[in-house]
Amino acid sequence: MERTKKVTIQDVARYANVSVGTIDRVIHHRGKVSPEKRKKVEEAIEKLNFNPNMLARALALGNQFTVCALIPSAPYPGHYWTMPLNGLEMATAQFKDYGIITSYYYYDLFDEKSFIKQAAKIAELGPSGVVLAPLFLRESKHFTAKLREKSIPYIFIDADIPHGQSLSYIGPDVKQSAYIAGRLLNSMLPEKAEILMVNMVKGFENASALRRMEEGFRGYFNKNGLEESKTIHALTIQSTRKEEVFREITKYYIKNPEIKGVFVTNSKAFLISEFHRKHDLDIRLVGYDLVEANIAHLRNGGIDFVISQSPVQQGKRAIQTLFDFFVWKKEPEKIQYVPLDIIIRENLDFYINFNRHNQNGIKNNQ
Amino acid sequence: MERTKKVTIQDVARYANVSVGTIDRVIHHRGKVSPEKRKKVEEAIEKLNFNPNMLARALALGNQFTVCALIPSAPYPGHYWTMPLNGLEMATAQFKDYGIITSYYYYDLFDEKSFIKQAAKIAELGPSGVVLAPLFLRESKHFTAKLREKSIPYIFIDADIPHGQSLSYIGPDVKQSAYIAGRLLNSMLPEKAEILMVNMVKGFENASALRRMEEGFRGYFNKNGLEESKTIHALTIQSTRKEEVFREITKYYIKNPEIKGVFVTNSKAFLISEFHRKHDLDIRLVGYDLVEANIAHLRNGGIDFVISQSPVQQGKRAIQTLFDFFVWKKEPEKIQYVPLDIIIRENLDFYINFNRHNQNGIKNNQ
DNA sequence: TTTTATTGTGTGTACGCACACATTTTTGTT
DNA sequence: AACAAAAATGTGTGCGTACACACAATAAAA
Repeated sequence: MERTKKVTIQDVARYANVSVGTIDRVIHHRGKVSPEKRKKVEEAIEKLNFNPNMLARALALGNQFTVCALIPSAPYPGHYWTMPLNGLEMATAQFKDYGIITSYYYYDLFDEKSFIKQAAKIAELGPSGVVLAPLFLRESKHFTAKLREKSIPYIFIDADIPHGQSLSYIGPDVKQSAYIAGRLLNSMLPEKAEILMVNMVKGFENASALRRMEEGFRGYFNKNGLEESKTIHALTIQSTRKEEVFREITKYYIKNPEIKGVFVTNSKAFLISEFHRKHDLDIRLVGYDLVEANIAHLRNGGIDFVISQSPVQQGKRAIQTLFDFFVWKKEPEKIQYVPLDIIIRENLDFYINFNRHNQNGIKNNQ
Repeated sequence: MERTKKVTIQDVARYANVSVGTIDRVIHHRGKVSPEKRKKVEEAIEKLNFNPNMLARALALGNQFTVCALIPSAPYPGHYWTMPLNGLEMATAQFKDYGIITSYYYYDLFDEKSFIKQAAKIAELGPSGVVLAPLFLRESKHFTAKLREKSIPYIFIDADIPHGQSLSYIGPDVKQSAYIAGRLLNSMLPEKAEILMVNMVKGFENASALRRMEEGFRGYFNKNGLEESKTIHALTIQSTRKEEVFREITKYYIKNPEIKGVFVTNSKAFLISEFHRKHDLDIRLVGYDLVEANIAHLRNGGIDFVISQSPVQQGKRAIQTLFDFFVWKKEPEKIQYVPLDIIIRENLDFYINFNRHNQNGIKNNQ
């Protein structure tokens, strides 16, 4: 096939009757160029349809961008946070040759101290950019203030801090996701039913996110005139440990035996599913996140729907966004909502496989 | 931040006390290298954790890969085939600097001749690789035979030809997608109901895909013991023109007034939805593909579920696969099923936005 | 008029790698 | 021992761009 020869700076220079230096000056708006020559160069660029070769540019520049990712550690293999991490790794591998290097700093989901400690490390290091899951509100605000001081751009993933002055937020629209949960749960219930929204927390302050979730969830029933037929309960359990959850949920079910559908606001729906199985309860269940435990319960029918917030994409997109910002100086969208995938037993495998496959790329890079 | 200095071939050479030429020979298994030196070099590579810089490699090699995409033309802006095209363009932009160039050849969805004509052009050109939507079975087989003759690798997207000897198939698992359609439709219907599967064709031979679809769709009801309560009808309409579809569907509904749910096997569910609206029929509807017309009917509630087969991803992945194959000589998976996204009114926007956003990258490249 | 800024333009080197070619070392033959 | 052939290793150039530097032409100041 006849190869469309690449148009280089040289070609443009020849065509415009100037040196490559002048081309360079025009492209980068640096130095002084006489109006006539500038005009000629611009015309030549247009005419020859010149596109700078990004490879050569990156090679010549040779600059390195260090990004630090501050995310929760994944205590076990199938854990939720393995997925954003995976996305971060994939994208880093992809851009490695452009000089992107990512270092990972993990904090304990239930220990603010660990967050503070790791954040301090990052602040001291002074990377080019930061990817941050701001699950501790106060500590995150403190950290980002320091980053702003040092003019280090940062991106939020998974959770947002409104007016957090981040370069971008990449994550779910939590309110809408709960709205969807409402719709999915409702679609499986009879005309009249009681519904429970279960919230398991263990210290950390996701209060605002939780509020928006409840808003979204109830919103569905309100907007669709279901306030009368469906009663929405809400239960907060101050733990994610199985025993305690079981104890609390038992208590609640005994008091409210008419519950026919449950919405779990985090990735621990499998716990509730286990409980239902154990006690042979026929209760519809909707939860979040395609973690291993949930996958199992989707398979066995204990969980009906899982809403997945594209965790891998979140990681990928975060690095991509920083890359575009650093290398191409592209100002990103302030809010980048990710797709809210609706997962059922039947389409489960495609989501699992498609992401797994992607990982191959990483091998090339270590 | 202390920058982890890049390890180059030079570093390795110095460390191993040989010249860069020898390093090169070891890496590429070319030329003669004495066993001792090879050993030393390998150790040095290991020790220093050397990774060749792909940018520099691509720059030095300077080779071009031309890929031809043979896909249906999109007759209007919101048409299905704008989306795979979009994915192809995005990925091509991404890899442009590595020497990937894609040319597009469009054929008329309802005109085998146009396919043959375009295929001939491609065959004559002799590109490095081909991305192909093999919607005409016979013609595609003929075309791929010619490609094999010329040792040109090709990838199927959107539709597969079993034993088609393609480098890879990237697209939906159609049987499973219909199974999912069954589940979704059933979830909205009362205990007893009649269901219609509508197939609109206009000449081209997707017979095998259609068979697998019906298998999958009926499969859901069989596997879940619903053969008794749900009656599955099937209707084939030899057109996608509104008037004819309306005429046929009217006829069918009059004969079968108990239909409560419809599954449309292509992206034309909006036609049926229009019909339902027009005649004020309360019939649940499930279809394929997030095309503009379907989006509108999802919004107004005429369509309940749309199953989307990640059309943009398909295009992206096709180029990515060829890229990996050409540049990194990575043998791809023979079958790459894409996620089957379940779209409802409530999560619609996230899918639309997320893809739209991606397009920014392209601007950089033309 | 000469000197000194100022502005405009061209040249050369580096980036990390691949590859052709030059050079050295080893082996085999008589 | 001499020499050719073969094997092993080293050197140099180019890929397309960025950028520091050198230099020329003009304008301003002495």
